[in-house]
Amino acid sequence: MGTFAGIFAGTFAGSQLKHSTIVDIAKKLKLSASTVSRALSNHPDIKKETKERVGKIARELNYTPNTIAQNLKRNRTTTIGVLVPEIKHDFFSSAISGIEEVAYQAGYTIIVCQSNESFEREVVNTNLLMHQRVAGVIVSISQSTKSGDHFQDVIKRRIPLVFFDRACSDVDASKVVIDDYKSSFSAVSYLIEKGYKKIAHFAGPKGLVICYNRWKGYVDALKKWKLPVLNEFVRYGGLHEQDGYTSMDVMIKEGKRPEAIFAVNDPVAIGAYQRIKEAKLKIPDDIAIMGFSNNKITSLVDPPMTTIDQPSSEMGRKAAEILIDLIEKRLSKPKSLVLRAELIVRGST
Amino acid sequence: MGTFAGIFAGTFAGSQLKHSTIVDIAKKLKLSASTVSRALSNHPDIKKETKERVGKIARELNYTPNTIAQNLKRNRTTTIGVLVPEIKHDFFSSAISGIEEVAYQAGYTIIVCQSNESFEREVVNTNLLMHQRVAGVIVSISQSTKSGDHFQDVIKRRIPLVFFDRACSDVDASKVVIDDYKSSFSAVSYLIEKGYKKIAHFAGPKGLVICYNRWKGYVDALKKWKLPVLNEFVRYGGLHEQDGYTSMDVMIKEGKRPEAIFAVNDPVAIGAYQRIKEAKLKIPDDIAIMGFSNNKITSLVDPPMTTIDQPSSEMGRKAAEILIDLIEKRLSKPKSLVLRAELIVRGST
DNA sequence: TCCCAACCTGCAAACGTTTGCAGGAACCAG
DNA sequence: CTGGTTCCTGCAAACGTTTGCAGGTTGGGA
Repeated sequence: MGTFAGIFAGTFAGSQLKHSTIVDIAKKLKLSASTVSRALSNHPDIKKETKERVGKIARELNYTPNTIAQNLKRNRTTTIGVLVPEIKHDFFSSAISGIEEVAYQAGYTIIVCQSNESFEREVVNTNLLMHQRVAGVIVSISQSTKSGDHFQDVIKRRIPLVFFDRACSDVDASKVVIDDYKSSFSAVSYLIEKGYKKIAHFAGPKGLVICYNRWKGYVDALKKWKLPVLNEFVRYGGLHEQDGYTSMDVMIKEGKRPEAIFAVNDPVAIGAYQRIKEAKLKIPDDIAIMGFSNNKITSLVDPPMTTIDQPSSEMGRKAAEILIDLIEKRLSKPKSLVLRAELIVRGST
Repeated sequence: MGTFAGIFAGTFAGSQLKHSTIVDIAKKLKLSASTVSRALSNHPDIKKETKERVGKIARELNYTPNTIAQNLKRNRTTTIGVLVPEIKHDFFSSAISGIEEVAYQAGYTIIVCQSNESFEREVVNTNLLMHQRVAGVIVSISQSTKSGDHFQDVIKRRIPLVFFDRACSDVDASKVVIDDYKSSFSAVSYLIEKGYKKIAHFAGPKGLVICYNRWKGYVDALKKWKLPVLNEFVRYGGLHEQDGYTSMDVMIKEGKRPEAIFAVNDPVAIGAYQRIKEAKLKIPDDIAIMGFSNNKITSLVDPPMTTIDQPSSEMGRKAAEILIDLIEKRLSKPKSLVLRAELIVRGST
């Protein structure tokens, strides 16, 4: 006291107010730090009266435990890393929401990163999460991800890892996915049964497994019903609205009009919708269209769009549940879960 | 060596692989931890050859710096806490995306929490973020938030705080908002100039400042043009689709049909859209409708909806920029930013 | 009186870094 | 041989906790 430190205690310290610590409480009560620590964590060794005194001062000083120090000591964190291609996409934001929900209940917080569909950013972010010593990681990979080495690093360090929706095929980790092949196959079968014969597919990037599977389901369904698979009716592109718009544009300009379109996902289908409307064509009379994901928007366009329900929020919840299980039971055996994706028939087909 | 510890080193430790540390590297090279630390951070005191040797071993051992220990030592983190009502809502997920973008560039990671519009969860999450010693916090408050005490705690600790969109009126902190009153006033004025006289308003929860301001803008615009403000034409509700649907439902059942509706936000407007279509009424001929936010969906419904563009992603980016500025310059003076919200006229009015 | 629980509390080390300071080695000039 | 550089490295403390262990006090029974 009476020193400069004393004078300035409780005011600025480089313009930053010092958080109060266990030691501050201890000094004030002439106790040791260990006793205070035990008192705060309600340890049976500490008598009630002491606990009450400690609690009172803790409140007065606005004490909050320093999670960083706790984590360092315990050598673990209660933080889950979440890495997705783009946060703002309906599917991912719903999934994140589901993850947060489960994590919150279990006492975890989530760090969210996005790769923006860039492989490099995915690698950087993965490393960032490892630096941060997250307790586990939930990932949906980017379109451009070819190698899974950065995920192998995660596994090597025995940090639990769960993929959802877009998994990395050369990494042996837990997954929460839907059966893209089967969903696509039965969706296209439905179109065929409805009488459509000339069915086009707006496919996603060839490298992405889920896109490959959806494409394969489309092809196999056509084959099963002995319909020809025409190159001119399969267009590869990205996963955004713009891609659907462009694909449709090309088809219209080339004058090859299919009777129905099966799009790799909803945004692509929506993009096609717009171009179709601009061309003053009627959905589904002139051209039927079907998406994939059941994004919110599909039920609101006119006519409402037939699509496949990909339970985004449930996928997030399940991924989080599996991850937390892996973390807390210290299991290392990967666990896979395939969720049902149901066809939702609406007015566009 | 030769001890159990020696035998097991490099394998499991309670089924969890030990991360290698600076000390491990130091031992291997018969250097001290400090030298290794300096070598890794490219300190000029260390000669090149040593740096190279350290770098090599670091790579071999898969060394990654323990951010937790660094944070503890430096007494700060590079983590930003983000607290929003609901992650999956278009507006918020775009904003989060913008925040992540800026944070990533500046070397920060973000922890995302949602309050689910619950005051209690907002308080719990705010405390959680403080425990985690985040470097700063970006918040959009819940519908049910009445008191700002939990934010005062944040400020007391001199943790920089930035509100976006929904700010807490009794807390003196930085804000990134739009001028809800002015936007609403001019939007309703536009409706009036277009000739609509009987204009209804589907308002949000009275407690939320932004909703109050939008309501006030509506009322004042009517007054300015000497139109009556009718109770039967103002309906209070929540901010979701369901609320818009219900409000519209009531109006239709009561047989009071306005010529135009100004909704507090897009989801509410979309809900009304659905009910209007069910009633086989034509938009905008039978009833015009206008939303607020320029959610993606508004341009895709039929007819495309007139709305007010609330630049979600930019609001996120600006909030993050301001926050990082506050953190790095150690400023304590709040900074407010009002962004332009432009009326986007489409087919629904 | 002595002994032994029962009950509290404190000491000190540890978690993995960073960093001020001291100091050793090598070299050169005087 | 002395003294002074320059260059590199190590020691030890510190960040805020947690926790095994030791030790102190109190009170009761014999």
